[in-house]
Amino acid sequence: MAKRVVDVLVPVALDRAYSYRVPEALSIAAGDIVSVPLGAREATAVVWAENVTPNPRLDNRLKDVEEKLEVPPLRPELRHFVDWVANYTLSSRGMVLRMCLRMGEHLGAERERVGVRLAGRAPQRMTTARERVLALMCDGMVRGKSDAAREAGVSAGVIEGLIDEGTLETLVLPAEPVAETPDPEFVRTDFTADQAAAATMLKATIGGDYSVTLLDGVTGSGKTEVYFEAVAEVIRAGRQSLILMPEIALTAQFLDRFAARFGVRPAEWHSELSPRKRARTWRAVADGEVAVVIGARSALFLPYADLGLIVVDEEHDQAYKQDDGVHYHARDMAVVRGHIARIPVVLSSATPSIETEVNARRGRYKRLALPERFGGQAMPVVEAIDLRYERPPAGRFIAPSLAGAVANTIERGEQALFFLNRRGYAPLTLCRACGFRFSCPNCDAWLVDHRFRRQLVCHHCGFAMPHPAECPQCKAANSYVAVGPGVERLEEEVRALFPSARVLVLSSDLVATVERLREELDDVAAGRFDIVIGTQLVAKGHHFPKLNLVGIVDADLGLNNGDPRAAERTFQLLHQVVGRAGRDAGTGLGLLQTHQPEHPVIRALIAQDRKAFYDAEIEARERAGYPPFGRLASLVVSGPDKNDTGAFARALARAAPASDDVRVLGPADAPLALVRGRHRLRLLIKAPRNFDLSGYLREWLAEAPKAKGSIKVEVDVDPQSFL
DNA sequence: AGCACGCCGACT
DNA sequence: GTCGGCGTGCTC
Repeated sequence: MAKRVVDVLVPVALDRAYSYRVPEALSIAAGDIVSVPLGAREATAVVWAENVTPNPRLDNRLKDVEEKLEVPPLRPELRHFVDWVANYTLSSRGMVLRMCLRMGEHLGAERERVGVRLAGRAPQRMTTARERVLALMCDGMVRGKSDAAREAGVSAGVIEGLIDEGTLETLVLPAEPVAETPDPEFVRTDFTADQAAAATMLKATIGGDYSVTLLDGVTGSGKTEVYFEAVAEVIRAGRQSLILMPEIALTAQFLDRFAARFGVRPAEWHSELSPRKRARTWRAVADGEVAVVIGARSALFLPYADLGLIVVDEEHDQAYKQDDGVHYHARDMAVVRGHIARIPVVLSSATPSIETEVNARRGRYKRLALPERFGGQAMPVVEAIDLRYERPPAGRFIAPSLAGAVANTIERGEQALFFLNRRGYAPLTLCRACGFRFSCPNCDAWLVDHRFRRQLVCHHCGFAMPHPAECPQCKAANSYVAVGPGVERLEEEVRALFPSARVLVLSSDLVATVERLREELDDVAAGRFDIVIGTQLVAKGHHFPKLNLVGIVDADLGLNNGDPRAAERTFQLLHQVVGRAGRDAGTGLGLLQTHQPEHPVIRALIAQDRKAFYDAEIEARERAGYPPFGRLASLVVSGPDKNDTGAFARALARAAPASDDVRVLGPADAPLALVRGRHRLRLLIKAPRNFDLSGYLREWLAEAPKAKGSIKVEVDVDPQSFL
C-alpha cells in the first residue's frame, strides 16, 4: 500500500502547500509542527491537511516528513486565520505562516539551566577569586552558573574549576517561567461611577461570543485600568489575553501599571526580544503557561493555547500598519482573529480612527465612553498662537508668547514640552549664492541636516554625506543656509532663550538603546529636566506628572500634504501630545503655533470639539467614497529603470479586468517617486464598500503580464495613504 | 524567503 | 587562468 501523504505549509514565499509522505513511525495530524526537507535544507513547517489524492506526477519526488516537533499543534483557529490573512492581503500563505513561527530554529529542546551549590569539600589550592566564590556560596543557596560568577565578580572559569575540584556541585535548575501568573485580585482599583460602569459592561462581554467594543476616553480617563478589569475576568476564567500596543519598546510605564494591578509583569512580545527569550515566550504562549501577552502587532500571530480577549490599545495608531512583507493592519486583523476565535475585542483610543468611529456610530461596535479625566482633572486649555500676526524673530521658531509661557512654567518648577515632529537640525539645506538644494542621489527627498552627527542624511534610504566645504554647483564657500527647523535646531534656540534650564532632546535618531531611552523618560518623569524637546517619540504612553505646558512648534506640519488622511492623523497626533499637559497638578496648557487657526483640525483642538471634527471628516470621506465608505487598494510598481518601470505599470493598468464597480487610477508617481534608487509608480484601485477587492486583484494579477527582471509589484489592500 | 546555478569582471 | 558579483528559478 502506498504511504500516507499530507500537505505541509512551509514558511517560505509559497502560496500552496507541498506534499510529503508520512513514515509509518510518525503519528501526524493537521496542525502538527514538523520538520521537513525543502531543497537542500530543513524547514520547520505545519501540516495543513490530509492529502488523499496526491498528484501522480509527483509520485517519485515526494520526500518524507523528517520528524514531528514536541510542541502543541497549531490550532484550527490560527490555521484559519493564516488562510484568511493571506487571502485578504494577497500574500503567500507561507509568508503569513512564517509570522506565526517567528521563534525559528530555536524551537528545539530547551537548553538546561545549570545551577551550582556548595558541596563542602575545600579546594586543594585556594585563590582570592575562589575565596570570593566560597564567601558568596557559603549560604548554601543554589545559583545559576553565570549568576554565581557575576555575583562573586569572577570569571566563569573559576566556577568551572571549583566544580572540577568537587567544591561546588551542579544541578539542573527548573526553567525560569517567562512570566509569573498575574493575580486578578491583587489590587482593587477605585473607580469613578463612569469607570465602574464601563468596567462592568466590558466584563460582561468576557466569556461571550465575538464582539467589538470601542473604549473611548480622553487621555488620563483611565481606559487602561478599565480594560484591565476585562483582562482580570479572562484570567479568572483561566484563558489568555493579548494586549496590543503600537510601540512596545517604549512602554516600560505600562508594564509597571500592569504590575501595580496584577502583582507581576506580563509576558512581552516584540522585535527586540533575544532569540532565546523569543523561543521561550513562544512556547509558553503555546503551552498556555502565559496568561497575558503585551505585544507589538506581530503578537497577533502567536499560537495562543486558549485566547479569550484581544485589546488594541491606541487603536488609531499608524504603527499598527505593517508596510513590508505582508501588508496588514494589526487592528483590523485583530478584529478578524477575534471573529474567527469567537472572542471579544476591545479597541481603546482617545481619538479613534475614522473607520472605528463610523463602526461605533453605526452600532457595529459597542461604544463605552469615559468622558472625564481621572480624579476630576481638567482637560488642558488649548490656544492657538497665530503666526501671521505674532512672528518669531528671523531664523527663530518660537513665538514670544510661547517663550513667555514656558518661562512662567519653569519658574513655577513645572515642566514644558516643545513638540516638533522633525528629526535633525533642518529639513532643507540650500546654497545662498546659487539656490542649489541638497537632495538624495537615491531618493526623491531633501537631505536633512544632522549637525549632531555632522552629516547630511536621507531619511528614506539612510544615505549620508559630510557637509562639503563648498557648494557642489557654484563652488561658493560657506554659502549654506539651513531652512526650517528640526529638533536639533530648536534645541539651540531653547538653550539661548532659557540658559539655566535643564533641557533634554528626545528623537529616535538620538536614542542609543531602548534601555537608555527608558532611563531618560524616567528622568523626565522624576523632574530632572525642565524642558523636553521631542518628536513623535514623546507622544506615546508616558506620564510626566510635572509637565504642564505643551508647545506645538508647527501645528500645520503634516496638514497640507494633500493626503485625505492628513487631517485625521494631525488631529490624533496633536490631541495626544497636548493631552500630555497637566495630568497631575493644576490645569495644563497647550499652545499651537499655526498659520491657519481657522483650519478644522486646529479649531477642533482648541474648542475641544471632537464631535464636530469627526462629523466633518466622516462626511468628507462619504462624499469622496473613501474608506470606510468605499474600499481602496494600491499597487506600487518599482524598478531601477524609469522607462521600463513606467511601461510595465501602464501594461499592468491596461490588464485590469473590466468592472462597473471598480475604478483604476494611475499609474502616477508614488508619494516617494524614487527610493533607494528604485523608481516607484502607483496604481490606486477604488471599489464600493462590499466589493471583494482581494478577489478582483487576484484575478487581475493572474491574468496580467508578469513582472520580469528587477521590477516588483507590491500589493497593499487598505493602504493608509490615499494619495 | 533561502539557496543553487549560471554567466561576465578584477585578482592571487 | 580562478574568485565572486548578484540575476533567475526552484523548493513536494
